[in-house]
Amino acid sequence: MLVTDDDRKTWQTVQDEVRLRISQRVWKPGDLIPHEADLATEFGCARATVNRALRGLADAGLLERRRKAGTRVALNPVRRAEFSIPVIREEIEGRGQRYGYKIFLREMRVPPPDVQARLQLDGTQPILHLQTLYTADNRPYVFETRWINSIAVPDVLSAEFEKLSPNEWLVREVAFDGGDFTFSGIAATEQEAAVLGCKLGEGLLVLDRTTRQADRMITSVRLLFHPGYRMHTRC
Amino acid sequence: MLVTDDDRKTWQTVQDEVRLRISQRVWKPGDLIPHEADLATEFGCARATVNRALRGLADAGLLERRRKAGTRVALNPVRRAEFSIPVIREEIEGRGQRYGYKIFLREMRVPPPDVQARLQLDGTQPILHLQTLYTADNRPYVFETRWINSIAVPDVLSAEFEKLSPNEWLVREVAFDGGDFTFSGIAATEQEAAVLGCKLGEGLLVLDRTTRQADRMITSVRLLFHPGYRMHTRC
DNA sequence: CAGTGGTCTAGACCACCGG
DNA sequence: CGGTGGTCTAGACCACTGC
Repeated sequence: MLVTDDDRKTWQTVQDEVRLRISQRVWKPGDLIPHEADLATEFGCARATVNRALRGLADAGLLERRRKAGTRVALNPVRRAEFSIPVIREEIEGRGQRYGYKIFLREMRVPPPDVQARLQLDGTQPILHLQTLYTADNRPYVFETRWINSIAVPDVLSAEFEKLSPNEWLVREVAFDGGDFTFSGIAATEQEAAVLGCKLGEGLLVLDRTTRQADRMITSVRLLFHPGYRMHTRC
Repeated sequence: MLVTDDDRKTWQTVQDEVRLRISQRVWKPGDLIPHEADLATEFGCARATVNRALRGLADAGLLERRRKAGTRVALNPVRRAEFSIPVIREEIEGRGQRYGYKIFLREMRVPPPDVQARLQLDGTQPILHLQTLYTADNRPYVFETRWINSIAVPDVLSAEFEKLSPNEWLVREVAFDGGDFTFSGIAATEQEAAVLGCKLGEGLLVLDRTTRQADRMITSVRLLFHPGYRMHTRC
């Protein structure tokens, strides 16, 4: 027996063992593995326990399960990386740096076509437009260009954004339930370089984000990170 | 009653209802919500069903659960976005484009310090170094600079990479179980511009990835995407 | 210590879908 | 049709941890 002396039958134990068999290629990609009932017998636990273990692995993309067809080891283990999208203030303070921000622009304006499309607006309605620089230890951290659908969120028009950045105000006041994210890279224009305090043409990471709440498009924002910014994750 | 006429007690039903109450701020961020037992009574189902529903919401970051303390609506709903990391060939063919690749460089070399660190090598060992351009409809798609820990994966030295790109060879032959990802933005150097067929100084999205298998560092790769490439995800 | 979530069980029924 | 996973249940015990 390669099993440890701990014979308790927890779903974690089962999951670890199955994961091991996959990574050691005891069960190879594409292979059909035993039914839940068989595994339950083998591991000496209830089928529900096996189900819990296998469901987790299927969610993680390691297994593919279909009724009647059974459970197979995924051919292309879909590698997933998960980003957490923190509030900018927390991201900066979490690094032990001093957080600050400065609003450069606040106006009502009809947004450009791409933003209109993302916010599902019809092109004649002016909405709130903000440009904000967030700083870490007084150095430019990220430059935010934000459009807020002030038709869906009229309260935002009376927000001062003096103590609370637009970012935090929205997190606090509006319950998001979804969004789109797009990463890209650009070279800094003269204007962007000036704001971020970098050289013309430096490579910058860009994140475009649109958030919605129950089919109402709330805000569309472009974050321009300072040069050298690296967004990291693991899986 | 706002409840639909469908009174079946499935965990999905419960989860949807709870999600609704959160998004409608019936239960506000920071609020303590009823125990599982109470909710089970309210929804007319078993506690296990409620548990399944709430566990899902906790995993998603919407709830915070602690024994004895109970379940609270998360103050800062941690927004997560999930990336799937497809095989490049599948990503290209999935768009209906013709996939191709060309290996520019294949050599054994002692990697630079940053790669050594990521692969946990000691600085004297030459390993496999590859530079590959992947094309979509014959146009440059992504330029890959890859270091493979050929000490951990000696088989790679006999791989031809004629039919199978380094990317796919590794996916097929080595069982990954984790990795690090870092996104950044750079401006194309003259050399990079030449390979990717773009202008000097254009902004590019860069993905650095290091994958491991059970504490063995397998490969470290830098992907330089063509200008205009956008990596998209939603949550 | 006692309340709360975490988990296991044995059995049951059902939905889906491959052969 | 029948095998497989998906889910529910009622009850039980346990592990944490706030009070």
